[in-house]
Amino acid sequence: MPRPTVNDLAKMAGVSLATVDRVLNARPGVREKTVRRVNLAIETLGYVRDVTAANLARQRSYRLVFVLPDAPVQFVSTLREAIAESLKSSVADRTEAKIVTFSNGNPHALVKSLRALDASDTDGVAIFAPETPHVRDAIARLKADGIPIVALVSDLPNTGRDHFVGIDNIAAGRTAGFLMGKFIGNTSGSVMVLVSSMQARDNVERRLGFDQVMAGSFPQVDVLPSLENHDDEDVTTRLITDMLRDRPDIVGIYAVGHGSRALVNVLRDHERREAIILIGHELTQVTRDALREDLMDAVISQNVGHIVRSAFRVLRAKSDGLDIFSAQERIRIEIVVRENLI
Amino acid sequence: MPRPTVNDLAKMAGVSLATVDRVLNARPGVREKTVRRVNLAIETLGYVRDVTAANLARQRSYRLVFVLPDAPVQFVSTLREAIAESLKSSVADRTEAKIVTFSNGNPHALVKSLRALDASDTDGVAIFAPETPHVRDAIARLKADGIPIVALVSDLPNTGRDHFVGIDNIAAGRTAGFLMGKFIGNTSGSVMVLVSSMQARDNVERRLGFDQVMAGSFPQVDVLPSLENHDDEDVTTRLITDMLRDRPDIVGIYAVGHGSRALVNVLRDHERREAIILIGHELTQVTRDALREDLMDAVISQNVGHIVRSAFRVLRAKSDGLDIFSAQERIRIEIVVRENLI
DNA sequence: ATTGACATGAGGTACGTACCTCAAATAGCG
DNA sequence: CGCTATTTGAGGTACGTACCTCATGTCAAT
Repeated sequence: MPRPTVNDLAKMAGVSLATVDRVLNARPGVREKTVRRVNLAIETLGYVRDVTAANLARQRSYRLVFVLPDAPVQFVSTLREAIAESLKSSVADRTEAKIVTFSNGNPHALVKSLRALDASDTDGVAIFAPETPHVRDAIARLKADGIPIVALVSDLPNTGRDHFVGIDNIAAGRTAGFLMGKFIGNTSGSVMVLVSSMQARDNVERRLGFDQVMAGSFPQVDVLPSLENHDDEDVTTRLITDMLRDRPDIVGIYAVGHGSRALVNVLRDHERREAIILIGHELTQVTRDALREDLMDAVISQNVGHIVRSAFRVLRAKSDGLDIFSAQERIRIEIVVRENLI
Repeated sequence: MPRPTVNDLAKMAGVSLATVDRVLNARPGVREKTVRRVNLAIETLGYVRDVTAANLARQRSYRLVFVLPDAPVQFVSTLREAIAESLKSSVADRTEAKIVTFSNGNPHALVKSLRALDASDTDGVAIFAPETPHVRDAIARLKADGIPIVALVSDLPNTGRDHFVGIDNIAAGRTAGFLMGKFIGNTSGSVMVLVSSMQARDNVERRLGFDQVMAGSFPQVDVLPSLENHDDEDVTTRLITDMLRDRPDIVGIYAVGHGSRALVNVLRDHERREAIILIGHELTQVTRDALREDLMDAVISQNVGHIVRSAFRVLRAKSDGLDIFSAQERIRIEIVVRENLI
């Protein structure tokens, strides 16, 4: 019992192949009654369109665009590599993608990049950007053009984006809080929180989740106000150095942003390194090394490979007007410690 | 510049389509010199075979078999569901799979099931079974028949299996040990270890990893000898109840096996539940609930969806005589706590 | 009953590859 | 040189679907 084909449908519904084709591809010119007959045949035979044959016939290809910041943190380059990697194995999927980079500090550059995109040569856009009014407008224009959009890593909920690919950042912050509390144990003291920017929605959400858990489950620990570093290593170095000097009661540091290099470097040479629990985000060479050295205690991470593959699947589906299996597209919050480092 | 096709190759190499086809499919009757010409064209044009078109033409389908125990633990049924789920979305991949179940206690049943498989109607086999001499022989016969084999979840290293799909269980045990030590903190006491069977290689490896880390990094904690429960809930209940009664110094329990139901049930009603760190394996309804109730502190898990999809990919590749990207097939050791429960 | 709008059928070509047959060209051999 | 064995070319069909054209069928309003 091989898979039923369009010919089986035609036979069963008592119509011609052309009519089946019209129904399957929602082309006009078929009576409602006939449509029902064909749909009945589809259901009873359990017909599923052979997507590969369909794409072959249709000469369909998906032209996707990834819009990424040029932030000097390893996470972004890891994301770039994952896109390149995914692209390699996706020649078979008739998918091509290009990466557009925008300068992190310059919102106009981003908007200009987005304006350059056109429905005639792009089938979908994935964006990793902060949620500013400029971005909102540019995305609204793309949507008006009928281009599917997914937000990547950091959500853009008020822009009309079709989907968000990334972790639940509140839960990620809660997870960081849970581990921080458990690792600190019944010692009391203060925890420092370092964010990259209060503009970045993912950072804000993580901080929120972190505070929820710390206040709820570990009240003996005092969580200090956020220090903003704008992904600048010099700023980070100064902030951390000052804080560690002035506050001997620090027992933990939570690095909310995507970069941890400067932080790790300062801590490596600090006398109290053993006594301070360090938890950060994103698995990169920096955090990997820090875990191995026992300098970091845990890293909360999102698998960039999964993110990129999910973005591809979602954009292809949206571009075909298909639904997605949301359950399958959920990105897990990964906890990485010294021992489960791959 | 669309993808080059076989016709472009023929044109470039100055040969006919038939010759290109002979070279691509390694058919005989082509001079060495001509083969080189075609291969040169392949490289310079960057030709990649359109696998979907090829499969369409070839009418290729993959008939896979999953061999699973009937152990009464939720993990196995989760695995079953994941296979069914994967199968749904894999109609497009021309892949069909059936599940063969063998009775856990009866090695002959397993061997009989394996004997029934034949190269004429199966293109690959995935096996989740303990490593016994019977199993070894049966697998050797399948291999001799030319059927690709992957071991699932628990490795079968001395059977000639083509690949192992699952986590590094030593690292998984080490991860459990790391968390156990960190969560216990500087309290001293004893940790109970519950395994399902010393025959199951994954259990043995996890125990090994656990001991490595406990001895190396947390020497103040005393790790007790393994208690075997053979996946029997009554046995588990008795073992735990007795141990908790006799040893008030227990500060942690590590459940090595795939099932945790009985253990969780005993602990739920125990007076010292707050004081005992409980770490187990595999995310199921039982362990999910236990995490939510703060009864379990962490679960080390392997994503069954990933495992099944990886098994599919590997078997398809092996069946086509292709290589696999081992890096892409690595299954991560997931740490799940209350807060990153999906 | 005629007209026109719409519904359907029949048949074709195409996508990129696999695989087949048969004839023709070429190479290697004595 | 001729002979045979091997290599190559030409052309076909097939896979399952998309999409096109043109002819014919049906139906309701006039």
